[in-house]
Amino acid sequence: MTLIKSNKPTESELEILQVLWNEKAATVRTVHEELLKTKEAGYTTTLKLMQIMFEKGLVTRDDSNKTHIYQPAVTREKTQQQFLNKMINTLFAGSSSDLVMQALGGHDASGEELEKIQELINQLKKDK
Amino acid sequence: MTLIKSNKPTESELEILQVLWNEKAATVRTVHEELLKTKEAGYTTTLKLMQIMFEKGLVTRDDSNKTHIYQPAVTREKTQQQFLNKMINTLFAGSSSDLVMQALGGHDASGEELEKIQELINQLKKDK
DNA sequence: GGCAAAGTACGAATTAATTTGTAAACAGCA
DNA sequence: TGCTGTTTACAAATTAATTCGTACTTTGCC
Repeated sequence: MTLIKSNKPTESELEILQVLWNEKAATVRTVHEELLKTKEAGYTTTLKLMQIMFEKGLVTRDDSNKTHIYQPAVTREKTQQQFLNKMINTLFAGSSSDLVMQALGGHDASGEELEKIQELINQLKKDK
Repeated sequence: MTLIKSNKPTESELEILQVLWNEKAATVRTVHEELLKTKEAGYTTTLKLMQIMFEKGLVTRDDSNKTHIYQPAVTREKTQQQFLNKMINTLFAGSSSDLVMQALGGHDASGEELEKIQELINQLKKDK
């Protein structure tokens, strides 16, 4: 059995992954432009971050051309799950349904979305 | 309008808050013993952390006796909401129901809990 | 009073994350 | 060719979080 270093992305790395997940693949320039919409940042800062992410194995890159093309190496779902679990443990005393209740109670979620969640729950109940 | 510094607790501060929320009030010693069950840490480390949290306003303390008694100054619910929102934004592209789906799909949650969630959804739908 | 045990205060070392400056490589083009 | 972007690489500064050593204080007890 191989032990895989989980390599949890940091806050800023998450922002970058977010962009990569949306674009599927992108250059540093593209990612950087995207980040600028939300926050201040120097170009080399973004570059450096993406280089570190490459070393950590969070992204892959095609460097056959001068301008490297980056792609996410971890899925959105796996990452979401990873953070959710962490959060459930450190903030919801291990109860995932407490988290769900709090998230639902918090606000928004359209009727349509509620419908979808309800379906999912029915599904889950069937499986018991 | 007053601008309130949100003072997001750090990872280790969350661990301490967790203990304080459970105990309502506790000494550094108590918190520390509790933390030891999960992780390595020196006593003065815990002390220092709690002092910092006091400065940040995350906890209050009664120092009328030699041994100070600490209490949480932020509620569990507010803090949960704060982190949930953050997470929804940085990891679920703003969709709280995506988070809920992912959390429910992830695993556990007893039939009873699902029942409770379902009730909450019905409630929410009524309010629309 | 004097000692031991348990606390707090505080400075500082360490480690992790983020940011930035600068140099070198390269492509396009006048 | 030689100039100008644009890009990568890399070292280093900065900032934030965590950890720890040590000194001082207080209380209880002999």
